[in-house]
Amino acid sequence: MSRDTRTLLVAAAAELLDKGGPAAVTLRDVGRMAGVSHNAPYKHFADKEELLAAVASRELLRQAKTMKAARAQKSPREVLRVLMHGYVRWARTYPARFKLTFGAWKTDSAELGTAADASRGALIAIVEAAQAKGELPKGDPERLTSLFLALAHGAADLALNGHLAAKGKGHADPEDLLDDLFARFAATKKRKARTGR
Amino acid sequence: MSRDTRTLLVAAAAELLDKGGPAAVTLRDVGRMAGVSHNAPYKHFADKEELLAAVASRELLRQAKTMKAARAQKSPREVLRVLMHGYVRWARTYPARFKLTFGAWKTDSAELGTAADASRGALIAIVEAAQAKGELPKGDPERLTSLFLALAHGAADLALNGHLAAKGKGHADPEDLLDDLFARFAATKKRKARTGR
DNA sequence: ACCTGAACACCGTTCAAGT
DNA sequence: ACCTGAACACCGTTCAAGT
Repeated sequence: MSRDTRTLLVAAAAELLDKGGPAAVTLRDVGRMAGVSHNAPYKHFADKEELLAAVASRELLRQAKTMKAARAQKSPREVLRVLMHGYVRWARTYPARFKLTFGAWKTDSAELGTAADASRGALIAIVEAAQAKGELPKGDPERLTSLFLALAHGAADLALNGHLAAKGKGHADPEDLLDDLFARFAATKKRKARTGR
Repeated sequence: MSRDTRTLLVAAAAELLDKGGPAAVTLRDVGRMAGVSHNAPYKHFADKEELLAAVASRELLRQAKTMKAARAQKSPREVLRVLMHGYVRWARTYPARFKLTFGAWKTDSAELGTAADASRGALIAIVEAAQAKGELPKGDPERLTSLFLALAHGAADLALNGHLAAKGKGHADPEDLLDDLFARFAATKKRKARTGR
């Protein structure tokens, strides 16, 4: 019962967020949508921010699940590329969730931290696999992962605010920028192969 | 007089933002700090969001000024690198302003858009200069600029939320990631120089 | 352990009125 | 043209009380 109400509250908050942005997420509407009173949330969360943190954690956990589910098949590098594109797609489909998830948190929610670490960990494993196959250059895999992640994140955020393409010519989409970075690594790989011969 | 009040209101909002985050920016405190009543802002801005948009515009205009002031001296590539590091530094020094500036705006403020375009335009000019000197590879300068900007932006944002370095070992700072990208372009340049010989 | 209804302090916004 | 004070609707949070 209690678990159920908690889940309903989180789902309601996410739905309100998608429909009307952060301002639309009021505890009164969340309660109404979950079929409880406007301050029932206080029996499950310390305050509003903790409820929002639960929404963010849900997003990050789903993300981690997607990352882990992506088996490093033939080409780990291609898997990484698809995952990064998926990250951008998620941000563009649910901009409010994206903004919330990476917003400023007063609470140092352990739940939030571990969820983020889980998805980054899965990503690092794929980068390591790509390095092992020679598809990406050697070096600290954690740092290389951060490079891809930071670009995907920044490109998505700037695109969301219209700060990326000047006239919307569409020649600098987040996906394009990601592929540019991947191409840059391919160029280096070729060089190494040539000098090695 | 009116200009003065307007400027005072914007400055007060920025100060409150720095001190206590977005929640601390109430029209009542803004007015109090500017020495006017709590609804005097409505004589200068349509609503609270427009006041916040003015704060964001001020930040972007200052940014544009910095970008333009950076003369492309000996090495435009180095100038670009310093500017990108400065961008990250700005984000880390004034995280609340950074978050606000690139937050979700309902208003399609023309002021905001042109301010952002101005700083990006100055950056593009530097990238073009670097390309002309052979310090960066050829290609759409707007797109190449976006690549650097997106990485700087994403790295700064992730760092602000603690999503970058796992254990704070400091080996994946935004500055490091930016330099990694710059190094990647250097590697390619070398290759071109060698094959060209 | 979970929930409710009333109440409190606070906030954005509006309005009538002043200069 | 700019500002003020009162008022309104709304929100997060608390509390006493119920099961």
